[in-house]
Amino acid sequence: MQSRSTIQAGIPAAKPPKTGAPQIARLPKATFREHIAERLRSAILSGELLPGAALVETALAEQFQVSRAPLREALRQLIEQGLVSTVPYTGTHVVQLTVADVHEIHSMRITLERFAFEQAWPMRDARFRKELLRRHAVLTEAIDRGDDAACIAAELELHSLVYEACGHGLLQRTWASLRGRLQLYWAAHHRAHGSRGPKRDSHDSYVAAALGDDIDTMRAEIGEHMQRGAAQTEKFLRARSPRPFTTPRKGSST
Amino acid sequence: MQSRSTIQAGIPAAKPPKTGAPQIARLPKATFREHIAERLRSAILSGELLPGAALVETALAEQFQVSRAPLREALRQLIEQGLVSTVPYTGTHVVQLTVADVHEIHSMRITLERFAFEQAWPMRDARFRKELLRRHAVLTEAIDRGDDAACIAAELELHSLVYEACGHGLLQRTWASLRGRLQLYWAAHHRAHGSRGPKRDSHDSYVAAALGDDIDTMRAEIGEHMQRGAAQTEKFLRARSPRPFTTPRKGSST
DNA sequence: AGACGGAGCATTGTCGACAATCGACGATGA
DNA sequence: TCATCGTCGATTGTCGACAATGCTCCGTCT
Repeated sequence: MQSRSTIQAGIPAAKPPKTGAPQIARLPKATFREHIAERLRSAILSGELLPGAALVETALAEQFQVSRAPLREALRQLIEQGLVSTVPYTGTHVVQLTVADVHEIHSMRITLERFAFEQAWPMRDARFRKELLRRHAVLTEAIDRGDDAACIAAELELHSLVYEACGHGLLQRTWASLRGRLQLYWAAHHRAHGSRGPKRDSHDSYVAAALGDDIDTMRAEIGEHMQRGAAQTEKFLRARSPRPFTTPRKGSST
Repeated sequence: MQSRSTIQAGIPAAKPPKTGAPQIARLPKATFREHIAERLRSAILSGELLPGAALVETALAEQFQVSRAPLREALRQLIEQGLVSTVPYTGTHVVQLTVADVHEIHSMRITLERFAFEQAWPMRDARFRKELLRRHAVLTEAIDRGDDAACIAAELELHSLVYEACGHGLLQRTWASLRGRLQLYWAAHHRAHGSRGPKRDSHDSYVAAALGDDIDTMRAEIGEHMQRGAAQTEKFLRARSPRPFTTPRKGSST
């Protein structure tokens, strides 16, 4: 390829300043597109790229040391996932969730997680219970440490377990998409509001119900659990303009 | 642009042989990518491109009279929507749903449609009722006519109404994705099995419940309605190999 | 005969350049 | 002063060519 070796060597150091790198230095993916999509995605979800931030193809291409072709495909991927929005010939930005979006995310979450528990209910084995407790411990530890970013990640991990356990690929895909938007919102909320702070024991009843025998209790717990989260979201959003963060956007094509 | 006028003139006649053209000759979208994605999508869903069919970029590019760049972006869009799968440096194919996929689609459908009705329940106005009856009439008419393709389209339209009515954008997006796969399966099923035939009165109780006052009846009806469909799917699939249609696929990215 | 290896081909991945479009800014006129 | 229009810069859309990879098929060796 034209200058492949140079490029490949350049990638790992492309954005060194503030990448919360995944511990192991994974080899670059087979294609630039995959690699870039992953990097961009994590940059957006971590808040390195703020909601509303402009994503200029030429700038990003230079940053990643690739041409615009694979970069555009990576962007298309993120657009389809709902993390980025673009309007032809004009510009590409990180999405800004509206209040309505956040409400939709919440209600959808309740529905999906109940469904996930129904599917997973008979499949909860020793491994499931152990892993649930482990992730809960990780979350608790992050809360004690006061590490908000870790809290968000840990809470998402905890809730993700059911989806992994239920063995429902389509549901897992759907959750992955929802999870992305949720993470986007939590990060923004945290930035604007300070500690989004789940209380230290806010997941105790959730875990207890998940380990219990009554699925109706679990269903109820999911509703209440989300409601607790939604309540403080609500309070926070009411105090602000209809558009939650930074500047408004005009129109978006998917 | 290089040869734009030639290209634009070429598009409308690009694939004349068997396109079930949308009645009105819409102007080409602003970008080739959009236009191509739409065309490809409808070609896949209509069965013009069969599950497992190879999608060769150069061939498609020539067919659409465009370069590979916009074509690849359109493909990326379809890949992200789960209609197409690709493996780097090797090939791109229309997805082939497995039995497990079909089961997942069914269970997800029940969950989503119940949720949609819960959201839409208080919002069912005169317009909703009228439109519901209209779409039901369209379906019934298609059944009487024995037009199987129209049946599939009409049934999807009928079920889509709740999603449109509930005003839940995220849910509607999710349904759109699910609907695509469902349509893919129905078309394949119909091709392989002959008439997938919904009985003429199979939606009577569905419509009645949707117009009624008791949402629990509706919830039950959704379960039963889908079960009726799933039962005949099951019977059909049991008689075949674990892989439902044509040839198996190796591995899929995304 | 069967297994192994290499060459060729088909296909996708990437690049750099050019064209089309949009939005903002400033000039011009009333 | 204000409204209108044209120009210009910034950004995305598209193109054609070339590189890299994976698969297949054929020849060769055992």
